[in-house]
Amino acid sequence: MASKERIQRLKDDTRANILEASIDIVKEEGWQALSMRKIADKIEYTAPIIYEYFANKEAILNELTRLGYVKLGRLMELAVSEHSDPAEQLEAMWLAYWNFAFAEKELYQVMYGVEVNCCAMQNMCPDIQLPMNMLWDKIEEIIPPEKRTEEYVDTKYYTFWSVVHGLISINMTRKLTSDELNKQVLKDAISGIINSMR
Amino acid sequence: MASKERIQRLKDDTRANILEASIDIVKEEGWQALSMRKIADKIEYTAPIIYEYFANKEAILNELTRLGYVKLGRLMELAVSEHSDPAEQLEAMWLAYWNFAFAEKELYQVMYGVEVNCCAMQNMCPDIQLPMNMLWDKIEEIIPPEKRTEEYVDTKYYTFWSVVHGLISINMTRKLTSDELNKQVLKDAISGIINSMR
DNA sequence: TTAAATAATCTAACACTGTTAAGCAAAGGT
DNA sequence: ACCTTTGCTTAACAGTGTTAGATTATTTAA
Repeated sequence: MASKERIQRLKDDTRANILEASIDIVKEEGWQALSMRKIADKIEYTAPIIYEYFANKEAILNELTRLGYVKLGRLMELAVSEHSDPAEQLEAMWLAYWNFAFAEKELYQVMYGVEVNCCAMQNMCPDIQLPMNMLWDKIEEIIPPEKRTEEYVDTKYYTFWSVVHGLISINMTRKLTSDELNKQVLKDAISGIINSMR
Repeated sequence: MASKERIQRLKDDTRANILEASIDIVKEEGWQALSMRKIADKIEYTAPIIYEYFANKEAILNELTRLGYVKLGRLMELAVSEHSDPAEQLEAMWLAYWNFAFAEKELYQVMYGVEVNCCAMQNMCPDIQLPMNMLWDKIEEIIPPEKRTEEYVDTKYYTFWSVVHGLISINMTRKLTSDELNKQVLKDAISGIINSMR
């Protein structure tokens, strides 16, 4: 009767193997290369048995995001435990978040819907650079001459862009907050950075 | 001989129709529903003729992002023209950026690789909420009691999250800046927000 | 030990996807 | 009238997620 448990253990193994094979494929070839048949190949089965463990492909992605959050949670708990001052703890938590994003790049991508393939033209097209240059130039203009180094302008430019784009993409992937709160965060951040510049 | 021009005009029309049909489909059914055959249906042709106008599907997306940047650039120029003070101009530009992102949601998504379908489970799973709650609670702890309203904590929480996530996703989609600059922006922003809290 | 029942796995197929090659039919030029 | 070019379609290939049916293996019962 203990064979029941052994079989269950084997099933758990296969389930874990499916998830492991998935991130392996993604790490090797990217998210758009992840297919059920490729997963099946890697775990030495055929595609349909995956459906005995996951309802569909999306369920695999959902489980991977869940595991990502578990991992992130552990890292943040670790970060907290290494400090005693709350402000230092908070900073350590955000640094842990940052480090997690790049250490587990693929997990972060599926957790927050960050596409990588997008916009491969990058720098060749001037149309793309124009709006960003406009912002950069205006920031440079505002910064008083004595502080106006390229690095300083860069820092402010990326801070601006990050907070605005971050707020936008958080709102697009999961809308959990109110419009008023959004506008307030936005305006606060913008005027805060502008004030910090001069 | 003027028929050459008429034919060219028709071709330009079809090219524009392909792009228009594409965003129409995306607006109706989302990015993952956009297929060559659906575009062809909408412009009342069959799929292969699309390849007479665009090398492949990605080329369509690239052209749409280019058009997005053109539109964004125009809106930002308009925003600038409505103010004279540089700081007000900059704020208006970011607000234009913000408004563009939601007015042309689909364009913004393809421009910056923001997936929407991601992580549909949202709030049901506690594993997902844990790390975010940890951050929220720690922020609440740092804020002095007299300021500690839920709305205030929310604002600070979203500001933090936005700048960190924004910086991360900008780095993932296009890595154009140095690691040192990133770390500096990150640390500056974190300590800046922490200082602003108390 | 053999027979029946159940579980595990695969093959085949469907309806899609992006993309290409071949063919047809109409228009243009000579 | 013929030939060439253009516009467009049909058919196909290789791939995708997913499901149903058949097949094999394993466990259970007699």
